[in-house]
Amino acid sequence: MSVSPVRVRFAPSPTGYLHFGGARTALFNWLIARKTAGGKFILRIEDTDRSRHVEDSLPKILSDLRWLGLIWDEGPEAGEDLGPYYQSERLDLYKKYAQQLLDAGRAYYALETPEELAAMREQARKEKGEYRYRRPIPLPTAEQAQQAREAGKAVVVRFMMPNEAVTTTDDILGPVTLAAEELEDFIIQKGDGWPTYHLACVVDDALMGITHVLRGQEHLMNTAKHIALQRALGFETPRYAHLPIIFNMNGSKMSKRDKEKAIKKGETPPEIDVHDFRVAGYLPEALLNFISLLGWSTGDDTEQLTLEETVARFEVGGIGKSNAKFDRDKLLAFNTGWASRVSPERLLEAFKDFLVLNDLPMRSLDDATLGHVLRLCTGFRTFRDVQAKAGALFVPDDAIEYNAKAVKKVLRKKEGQGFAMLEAVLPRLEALTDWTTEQLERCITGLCDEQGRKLGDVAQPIRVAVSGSTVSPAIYDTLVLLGRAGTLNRIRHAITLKEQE
RNA sequence: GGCCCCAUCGUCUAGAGGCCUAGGACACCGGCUUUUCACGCCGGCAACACGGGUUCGAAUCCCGUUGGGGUCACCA
Repeated sequence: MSVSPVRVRFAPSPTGYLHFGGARTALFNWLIARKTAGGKFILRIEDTDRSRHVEDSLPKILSDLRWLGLIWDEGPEAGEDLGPYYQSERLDLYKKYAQQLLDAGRAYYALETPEELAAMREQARKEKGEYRYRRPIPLPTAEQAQQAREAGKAVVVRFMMPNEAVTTTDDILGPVTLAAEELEDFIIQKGDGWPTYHLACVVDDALMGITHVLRGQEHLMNTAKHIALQRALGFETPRYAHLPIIFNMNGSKMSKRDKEKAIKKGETPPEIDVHDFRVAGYLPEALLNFISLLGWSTGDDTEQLTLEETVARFEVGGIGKSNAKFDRDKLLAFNTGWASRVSPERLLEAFKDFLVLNDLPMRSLDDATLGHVLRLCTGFRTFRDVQAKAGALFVPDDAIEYNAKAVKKVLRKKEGQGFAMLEAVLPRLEALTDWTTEQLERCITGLCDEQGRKLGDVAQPIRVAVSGSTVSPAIYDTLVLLGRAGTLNRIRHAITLKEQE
């Protein structure tokens, strides 16, 4: 039995935020590390593309990873045994290995410009032929490369892809044979001297002692390149496992584009990045639980799992091979369940994160009130529902917005029956000595009895009057939460709406 | 198009030759509960892509077809 400790990594690129699919990759890697004694989860930042760098990307990725609870053992702001963990700080390493390949005749300088390459591809496409970079004969010499550089031309380094098939046993897919002869001599060092993903990834995986690479299936073809590179460099090949891909319900890829499209159409943008779910009021517990079940299952019917339980039951062998579609309704159901299961303290903590992130008025409430609000909203699906249900109670009285449809339907309809109810109930509320749910209930049900009305006939107009909408916590709780002054204020104001059209 | 991967209810999946009359969850439909919105409870609908083998026996193994997906960048 090998005793070498498991070392896995999650390697995001700061060109965007933590994607839903990326979160699953991070989670599964984290799980592998947590499952084994001494296992290490490493966070490596693949910032080798300077042109696509996004400024706030990295802090957000770190923050969201932490929000999920996927804490890394090595990486930025953590232990740095085999760092640095930013590829931009490891440039000399990549240069050294590129040179090693050059010296060994396993790589060569290539002089074509991106424009020339693009033209060749275009040409091939026109002639409906397939394009593949063809190794120049003879190969450009180091002198020629030097001359080109002096002439201001960028020179790249290409790896000589061996003409043999690469076979590997994927921990998820099983034996896979990749025809390397299909692959061209790919670039390992760009014109600006920076490494491409392939070189940087292979070098770092080796130097950082990565034992297992768990990544999306879109990387499957890259594995042939990486194994070839490892062999040429004399590195050991880690174990590979390729995760099925996650799609939208309509089969399209989940991308930030979906958000832009929705915004353009005036719709609510779908959550794509972890941050979106966080802002939308989801619990990390629910997101993690749901995400873990996309491609993996316990083998029995268990679906509700805490992170700890997932650690205990997770196995790479339990990961399926087929792609999955992301069912948002199911995530919502998971969140509803988790919201009613976690402890009040935990729920409060998560709720506050939501309020601060969204900069909502309720953020300035004290914990006791917030906890009370949460209890009154029991059954909510996301924190956004809590905001929709109780948010209006915590804005200034003159800041509530009356929903036109609600006013029309509940107050104005039936010859202003709703307004009449408000007028009838107002003096009774004004006369109340104690502002408690008991007193309020006695007061309002009393009015119902006298007028032969159903509770809803009185409660709904009051609800609309004080919240501006047809939705709020139970009516007596709502009024207590609002307080006597606020309630009376708002009802008086709502009555004035009668004269407006 | 070449290469590669995949294939059970609408969706996520259980199932590793007889335990399958194919199980669970979400969604959906119906009912109950109800002062709003939710929640909750009860019930129902719903799948082994197709065709060949192998076998006493196939959702499970093999081959083919079809379908879906990935990849073919000086992006990761």
